[in-house]
Amino acid sequence: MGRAAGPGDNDRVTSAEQQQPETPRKRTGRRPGGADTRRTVLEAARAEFAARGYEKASMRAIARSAGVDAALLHHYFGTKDRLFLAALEVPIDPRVVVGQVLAGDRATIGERVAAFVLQLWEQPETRDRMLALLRTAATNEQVAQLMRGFMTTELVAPAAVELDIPQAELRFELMMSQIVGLAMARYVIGVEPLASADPAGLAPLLARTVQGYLAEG
Amino acid sequence: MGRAAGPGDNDRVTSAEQQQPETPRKRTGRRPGGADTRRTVLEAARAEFAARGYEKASMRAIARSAGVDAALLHHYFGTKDRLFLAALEVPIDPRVVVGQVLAGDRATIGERVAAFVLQLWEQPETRDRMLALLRTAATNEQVAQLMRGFMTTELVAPAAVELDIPQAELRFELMMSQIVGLAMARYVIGVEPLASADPAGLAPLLARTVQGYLAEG
DNA sequence: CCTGGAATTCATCATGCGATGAGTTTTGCG
DNA sequence: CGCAAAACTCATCGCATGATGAATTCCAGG
Repeated sequence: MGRAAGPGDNDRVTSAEQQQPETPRKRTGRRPGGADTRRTVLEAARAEFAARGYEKASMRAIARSAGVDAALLHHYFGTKDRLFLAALEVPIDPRVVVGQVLAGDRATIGERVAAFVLQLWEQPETRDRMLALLRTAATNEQVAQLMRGFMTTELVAPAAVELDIPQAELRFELMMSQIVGLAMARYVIGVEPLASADPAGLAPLLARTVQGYLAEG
Repeated sequence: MGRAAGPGDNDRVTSAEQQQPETPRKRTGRRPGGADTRRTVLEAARAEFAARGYEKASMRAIARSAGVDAALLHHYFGTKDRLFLAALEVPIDPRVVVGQVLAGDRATIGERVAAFVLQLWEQPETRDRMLALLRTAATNEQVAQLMRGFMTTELVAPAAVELDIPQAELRFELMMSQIVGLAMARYVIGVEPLASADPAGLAPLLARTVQGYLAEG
């Protein structure tokens, strides 16, 4: 099962190769011009982690994709772990969002949640972060635990406060499991026609399922 | 993110260590007594692949767990790929099962599918095979492709024939995505209370969702 | 009983990985 | 201007992995 045509086999070459063979070009030392290398590295890392998961995304590959030596990643981030965490760092506070989306007419809660989630997964940065998490959690207990903790304290707990239904935690988690499964089927496994389906077409079907879990006892 | 306390960190020691330091014990060569070593190896492999996924399950670890030298696995199966496939080989014909479960009263199709699926995942051998596939497909495009093909030709296509609803493929795949997501949340991420929930308690909630996808236009 | 083949292990190779430390070049502060 | 710190690369280490080939031991057919 060697690498043959993996996901993310896009030969990403970001910022390298703007050097003519004219000047002999010293290779080592600080670069002129304050390029935001750190940001470039983080973007390359995010893409690589999303496409291959933590273990298969090598420091060397990330470095190459960022047009940089691998040792530089260690210079900036120390270890691969810390680069991973830095690449996945998410700016928003999920508790707030959960509150906003769940609050409101209970008869249309399915529509609102479905629309919000589908739109989230359409944004490339968010999608990459979530794909990296999902792909990694599948075989890395440490990251699975991270995800479990995040879900429980940042999503389930606030949601259970907002919802006033029996088995709120279980039902909300079943709803989340549908989201996770949709992501797996659509983006990881890529089964058709689901993988290419228009989000707008998915929305009502997903909405009905969410509605079943979060309302209508 | 080194190995710290991964899933499947059970220190499996299957058949090794029944040798006293009494006799000097020659270590090489064929063993006396026709033990079914091949079967032992396959079981160890299945457990390891299920717990860690293809790439993290090392030949050496599988061999150790089977109480055998790693070279023996190559003797029997050639490559790691082929051992993986041999360990996952499934005896039943899914097309038949799909037909049986889907046929019948359309008003209770959700119950039947939910019951069948939940029972499938309760059987350890089936669960191990599916977990190995799922964990591996997350980061291995080759296996993802295998799974995609299997789903399409063995599950979706037969199901679409049986069901006479619009968007049959899409709806059936959404149903499957709920199954996959449930497995991820329950067995891989292990979020509570879902992970420890009684299958009997899950059944009606899952049934309702399935019913929504496969019936009730 | 003898012999060929199957079962099993040992020693070893090449490869890719994360990490480290030393060296070089540029920036920016005083 | 001078110089310390930051940015950046090179060479290299140690480790784990999948794979291979030779060597050893046992079983079964003649």
